[in-house]
Amino acid sequence: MATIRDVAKLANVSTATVSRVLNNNRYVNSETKNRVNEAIEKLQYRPNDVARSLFKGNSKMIALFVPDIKNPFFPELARAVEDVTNQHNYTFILCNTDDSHEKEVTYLNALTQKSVDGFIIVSSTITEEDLHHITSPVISLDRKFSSKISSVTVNNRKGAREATAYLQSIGCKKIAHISGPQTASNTEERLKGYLDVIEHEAWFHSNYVVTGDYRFENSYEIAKQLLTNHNDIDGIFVANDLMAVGVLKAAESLNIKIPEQLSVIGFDGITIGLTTTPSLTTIQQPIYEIGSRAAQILLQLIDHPEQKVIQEELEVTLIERDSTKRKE
Amino acid sequence: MATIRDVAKLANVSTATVSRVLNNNRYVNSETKNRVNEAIEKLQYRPNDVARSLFKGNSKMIALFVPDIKNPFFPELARAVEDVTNQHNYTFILCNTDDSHEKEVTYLNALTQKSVDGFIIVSSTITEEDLHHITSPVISLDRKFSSKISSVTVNNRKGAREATAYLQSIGCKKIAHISGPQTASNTEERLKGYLDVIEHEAWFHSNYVVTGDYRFENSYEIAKQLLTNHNDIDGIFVANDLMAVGVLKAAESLNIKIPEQLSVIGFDGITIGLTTTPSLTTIQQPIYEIGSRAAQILLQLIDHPEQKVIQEELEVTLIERDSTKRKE
DNA sequence: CTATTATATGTAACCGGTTACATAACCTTT
DNA sequence: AAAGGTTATGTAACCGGTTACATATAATAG
Repeated sequence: MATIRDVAKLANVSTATVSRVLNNNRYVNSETKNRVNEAIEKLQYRPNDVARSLFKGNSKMIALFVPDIKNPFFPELARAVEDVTNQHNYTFILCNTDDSHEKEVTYLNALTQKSVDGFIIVSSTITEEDLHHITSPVISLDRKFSSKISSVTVNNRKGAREATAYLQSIGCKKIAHISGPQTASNTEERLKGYLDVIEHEAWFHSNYVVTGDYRFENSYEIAKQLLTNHNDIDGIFVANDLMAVGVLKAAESLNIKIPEQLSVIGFDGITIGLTTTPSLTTIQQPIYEIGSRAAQILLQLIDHPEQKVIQEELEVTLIERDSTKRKE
Repeated sequence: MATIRDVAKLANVSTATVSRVLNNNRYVNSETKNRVNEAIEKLQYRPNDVARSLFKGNSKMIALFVPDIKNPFFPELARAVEDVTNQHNYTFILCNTDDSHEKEVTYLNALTQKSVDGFIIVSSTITEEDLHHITSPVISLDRKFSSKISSVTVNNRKGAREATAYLQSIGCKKIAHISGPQTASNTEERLKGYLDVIEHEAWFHSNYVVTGDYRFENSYEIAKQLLTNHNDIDGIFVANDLMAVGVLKAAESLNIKIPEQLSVIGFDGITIGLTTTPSLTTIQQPIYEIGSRAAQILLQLIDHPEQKVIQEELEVTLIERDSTKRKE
């Protein structure tokens, strides 16, 4: 690989001048510039980003932490982040944390050693403490770690209230909730939203809430049990779409007709909800927008670290499909 | 951030000695070692990987190119690659190429400037030529670029033959094929496999083959047309699961009963096939294994660049589910 | 008892860029 | 004509590690 010194020698200038041509920042005579560019062309020279990083102290890389890219919610998020960061000539690093605090901390340290310029984090376990020694900006998604960390969130509680109220509005009498894992950041908010609506009902009992793990397989089993134990349930608000699909399949296996006997509503608005039979009613998050806003804000923070904390909250939307039935 | 010089000063040794302690490679007196470690601890010192990279000429990073992470086939692949690379203390970079040659080349160059140590590439458009100036090892998935590039593939043609023959074996008389986009690497092989079985049938006509784009939405439209134009079709081999799901939905909308009137088989074996109603019969690829083998081989090539090309072919498996019906 | 080898550590060059500082020629301005 | 500004370029320090080479002592071999 040709270095800047090779170029300098060939063009008969100093490395400083080559650097100036490359970065197009200081005075360079246009004739000299041509000579340098020719040399660059001839040698097929490409500057070494590592050397540049070392001097500059940055790397033009940003990282995204997600629990697990196999949950279809996250690829879309990742895509948004990648698209925005690419537009700004940043390289994108994806990290699956499996919701493990240890993995998160390991990644945080390893990437800091690589001078990564910023972090976008979907996590439930990271605390302000963990970020204390991290000098590059951090933005959290789905949850606010602290008032000092910027974030992009949706109003999970409001969405959950809307979902539950919708089930009531179409005539459901006994509405159950399958929640996310305790470890997940938004589980609590969605549960609260559900309880806001249902808590004061005479029939309500904590048996109507069961804890899932945001995955399909587990939800299938849980829902089967739930529906077997309580055959009066006629509506379920499920904390995410993936689990809601599990519920659809569970009902199918128990010969419970959806939406005639049971209405199901999910949360997220991922594509899979369109592919099931019946298709899935859900609370849709603006996933791509969440990711791209987060990336934009992060890049802003990288350029202006002095800037104050930005916390944005985006809106969710109810999407009616075939897994819920409106009362005539 | 503390540097190696700060540590050296505090421990009263030279930076060379600190470096030796860090890398645990040359002779260091155990007492000195303790002193250095104490200094490291006290200063919360973390070596700067960028500086190390610059000297060593490597970065401990590997990149994976996929067409689009939103296709659920790729998250699992990505996961496998990340898991393996993490075990070996490499950082994982994910790149969505959108099957665009320009994006691929841009990524290839940008990452080479960052001294990325190796590439795992799922691509149809990259040629030996494009890789000519790339000095770090490359491994291709799903397709062999050339006999000089290592690869991990499955036997697409054999799998497609199996799928088509299976439809015949359960009694389908008129079997159509929805292929992938011309731009995709495996489209051709899967089409060939289909033709191997069907080509000599008296009824066969090129109308029975239509081209999709590996995505759900488009396939839904295509399938509706296909099924409307040819109401004699009783079996479809679809080139991937995502499109096969589109076919299921299209049939549903046309009131065609699956599997009674129409049998559908996909290719890939992604989870979504379990969530549809009916669940999807498919040719399953060992996705995680493909990814982890590719990563392992790549790491091997990084450590031993002199090693000869490795080309592995893995097996696919027919998974019978509810979208195909065995004749009584 | 000398020669050789293993252990231990420091000095300084090196990786490949960037930029502060120095220098010089030329152009304006008063 | 002197002073100040603009344009143009080079020298060398710097970013923070690694390691070849030099040096010195202790241990072992012949």
